[in-house]
Amino acid sequence: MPAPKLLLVEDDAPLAELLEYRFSAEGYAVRATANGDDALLYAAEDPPDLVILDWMIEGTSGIEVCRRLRRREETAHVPIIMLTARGAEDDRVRGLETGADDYLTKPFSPRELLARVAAVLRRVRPALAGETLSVGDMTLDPVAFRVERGGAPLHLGPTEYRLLKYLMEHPKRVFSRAQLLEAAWDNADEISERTVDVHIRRLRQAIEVAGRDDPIRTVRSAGYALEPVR
Amino acid sequence: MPAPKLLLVEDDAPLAELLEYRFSAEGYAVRATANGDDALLYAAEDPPDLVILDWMIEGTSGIEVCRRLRRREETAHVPIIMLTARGAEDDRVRGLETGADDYLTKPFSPRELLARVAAVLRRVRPALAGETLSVGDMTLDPVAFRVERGGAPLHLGPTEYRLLKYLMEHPKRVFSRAQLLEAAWDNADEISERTVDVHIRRLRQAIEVAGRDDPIRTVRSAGYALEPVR
DNA sequence: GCGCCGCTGTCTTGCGCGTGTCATCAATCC
DNA sequence: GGATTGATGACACGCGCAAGACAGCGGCGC
Repeated sequence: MPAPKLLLVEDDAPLAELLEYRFSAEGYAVRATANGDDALLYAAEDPPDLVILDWMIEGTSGIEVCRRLRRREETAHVPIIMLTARGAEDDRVRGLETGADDYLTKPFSPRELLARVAAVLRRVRPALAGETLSVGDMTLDPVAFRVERGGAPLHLGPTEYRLLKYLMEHPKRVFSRAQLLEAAWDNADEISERTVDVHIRRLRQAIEVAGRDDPIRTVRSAGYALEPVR
Repeated sequence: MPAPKLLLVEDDAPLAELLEYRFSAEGYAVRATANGDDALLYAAEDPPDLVILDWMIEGTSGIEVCRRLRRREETAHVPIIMLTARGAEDDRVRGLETGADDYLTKPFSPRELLARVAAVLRRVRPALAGETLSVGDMTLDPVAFRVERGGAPLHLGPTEYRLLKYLMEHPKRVFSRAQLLEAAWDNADEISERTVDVHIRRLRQAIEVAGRDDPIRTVRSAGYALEPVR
């Protein structure tokens, strides 16, 4: 999962520094500027995943930056969170109408901004916000029914998919065949436990990639577990 | 354009009544309740397009309602706007972390709530706000009922149109036949799920263009999804 | 009213892939 | 070495989807 790229546009230096620090610590890739024109430049050359934009900044005004970002094809759908010092409702409504996705009124707590950013990203790019399962070099998107290993898409049958999903939900944990049957089949009681072996084998060869270890660990007389592999 | 369905959960009776009136006047289909358990019931039997949720309500608490909505497959992606008491930052952060999409602090003006609802809907389901949808090389204009692929107009039947519109609102996401029936038919319960297959086929041949891939992906034993194709 | 045509839902057929079981071989344990 | 447990390959069955056909229905023009 790549670090979400943030563009922070804030001309209050101490606040900007604080936010940059906090967001970096949370695993975001932050690019900061105090200037509206620079912001447009940065956004054009490397579109970020989200923009945090102060309403009152040097150079081009916040609302104008917002409008121009929306006008450009590459940045039209980048979510924008506005920071405003004014509590005036008119400004907030106008901000939303201009195309901001969200706003926060100063003063605010960094913690709340963090939560907001996470919420917006979760909505816009689910893959960035943990709606996808990720274990080692593998990712599974339960919404799109997509599985990848090292970026390359894999093809699994329905049963292998359910099996892998369950294993990825509890990595490193060992499950008995009975537990796996219960989890990935809906008529578990009618099915032989040996069948699990077969599907584990099919899963193994479906996720097989040259030069990489088998992430599925066999535990003799106990069951199977999924280990993170990089 | 169908009226967006709102579920309003608010136990302050005068406020609830006011909001119900205002939103109805704006063309929304509003269902209101003061009770968290009823809200879950309503949401289960007929998933709304958006939920307005007071944090402090009778019965199951707001945060719990939010969590349960997120847990259910059918309502996991319904946007939620929560209403909190002034200054309760903890509630706001927890709400956003639980999966609320937005919040408003009491007291607020109905006008601002209207703007927020419109903003969230525009973001989540642009078609409800009359914006043209765009996925890969296809565009759909919900106002003009026009569909194009690579600039060339397509001819779809009514059912194919509704089906495609729903798929384009959530690209890459896999929908079960039941979900598609629910979304594109108005008497979904009287209709065989196999019928979806047939309309998917008709949709496929309607959007077929020589030299371009089929954007509709079949996911065995799960459903269908629309993939962006250029 | 009559006939035409487009849309829709269901059914049938055909095919391919996924699935469960078994027999056999390999590995591990005691 | 014998016994137990897992891995592998083969195979037959059936489920799930695609495609074609068709009848019912409603709108529309004449």
